[in-house]
Amino acid sequence: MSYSYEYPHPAVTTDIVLFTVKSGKLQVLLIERGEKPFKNEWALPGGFLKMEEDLDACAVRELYEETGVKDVYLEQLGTFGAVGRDPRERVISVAYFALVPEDNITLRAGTDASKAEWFDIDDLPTLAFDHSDILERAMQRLAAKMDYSTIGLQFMGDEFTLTDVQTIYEIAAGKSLDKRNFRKWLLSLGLIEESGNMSKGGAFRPAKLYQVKDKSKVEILK
Amino acid sequence: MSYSYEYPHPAVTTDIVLFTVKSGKLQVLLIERGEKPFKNEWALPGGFLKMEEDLDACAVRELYEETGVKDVYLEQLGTFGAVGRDPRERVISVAYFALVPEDNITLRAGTDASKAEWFDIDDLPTLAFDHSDILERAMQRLAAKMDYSTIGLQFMGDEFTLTDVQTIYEIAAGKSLDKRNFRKWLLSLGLIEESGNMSKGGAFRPAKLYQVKDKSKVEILK
DNA sequence: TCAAAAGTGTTCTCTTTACACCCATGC
DNA sequence: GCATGGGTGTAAAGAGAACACTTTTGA
Repeated sequence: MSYSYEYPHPAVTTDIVLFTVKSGKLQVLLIERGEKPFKNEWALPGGFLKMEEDLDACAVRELYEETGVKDVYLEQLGTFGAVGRDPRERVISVAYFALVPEDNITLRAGTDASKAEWFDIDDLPTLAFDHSDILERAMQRLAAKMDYSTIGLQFMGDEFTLTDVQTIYEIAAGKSLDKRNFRKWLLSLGLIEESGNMSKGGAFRPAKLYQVKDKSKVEILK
Repeated sequence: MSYSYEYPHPAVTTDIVLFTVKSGKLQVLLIERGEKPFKNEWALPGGFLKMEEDLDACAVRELYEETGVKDVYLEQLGTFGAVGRDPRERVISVAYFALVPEDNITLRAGTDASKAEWFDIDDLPTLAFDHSDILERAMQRLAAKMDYSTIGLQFMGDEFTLTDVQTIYEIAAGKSLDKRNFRKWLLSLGLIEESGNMSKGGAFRPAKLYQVKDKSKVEILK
């Protein structure tokens, strides 16, 4: 079967830059490509848009198909369409920016991807296509948003300690933050509440666990 | 001539939301469509991506072809691709956000557009496609940036008074601003300098004219 | 001399930053 | 009892907001 048009058409894909924080490091999810071009090289998860699906839906689907990850915070990052960015044909890629909590993720390789793995952002392989450019822009966006919003709560699971959140913000800021000031700020926004439970496990005082009050209102400006 | 693909491909367009400020009002440039669909209705300038041009170049070209406007500040706004947003076929539109000074613009209708006109943003006609959505997003972006950046200088011509700039910011903020505080802020950024000339024409004290120091560094955060 | 916009500093308020000690737990 | 992270308030500094009068020009 083939599809004909009076004028030439580019292909449209979505690519997703998915971040998480694991063991105190900011990480990004990459897949090893199972098909040409760039077979066996690392790339961002993503793929071709279907004619009957919206852009956001395509990003959600591709992420799930290639990595098994779902239920993530997702926002459009920007569209990349330089001539020659894909050797096969003209491809316009709508890039997305996504965050997930560390826990509760089951990685699995999907149909087009032979492997899906987390990489520390300080230790990345060479990427296929122009995916390094996309990733760089995503890191800029993340750093900017972590500086003036509560988007960092997207890295939290159902319950978390205030220190968990502070750690994320310290990673993003690249410096340590004052504990009292940070708590004062975060609590003053009224976005989170005590869950009633306490953390346990360490040889030290247990911490109060918190939860997000309204999951639809997690991102707020300072 | 026809172009065939193994899988279906959407069309890709760019659309441009071009703002200016005329006679104390924020205005947007619209074209009256000369072709179906939505013939004789108002729409954002824009059109189909060529296979050999980059996305930004397409936006620049379409804006020039349809309106005669060139040399504008341009940034990507976002990509709109809802199924059914164009009745002809699946169309993905990469929307741009642009600002020009009031003077120094020669409007002219272009090939695909029967007319190009400025509209006050408080008095807009119904728009074709999903262009109302795109315009709304552009207005949000403009308002946000006017609140924390010097992007408003993009509305200025070669020479301008401090009051000119303040007026733009007051329009965007929807309220009057303190003259002394505004000047203190704007001058403290070091982006502009006195041109040495004075305004004239009114029955009142002439104002110093200013100019941008470095045109490549007009946008800066507060 | 009057009308109209240009130009110019200081005070107050609020926000942000800096800073140190006691508490609860497991080993 | 000691090592480890949890939890708490106040004071100083800096940023942002409020505020009124004199100057220059054309008519």
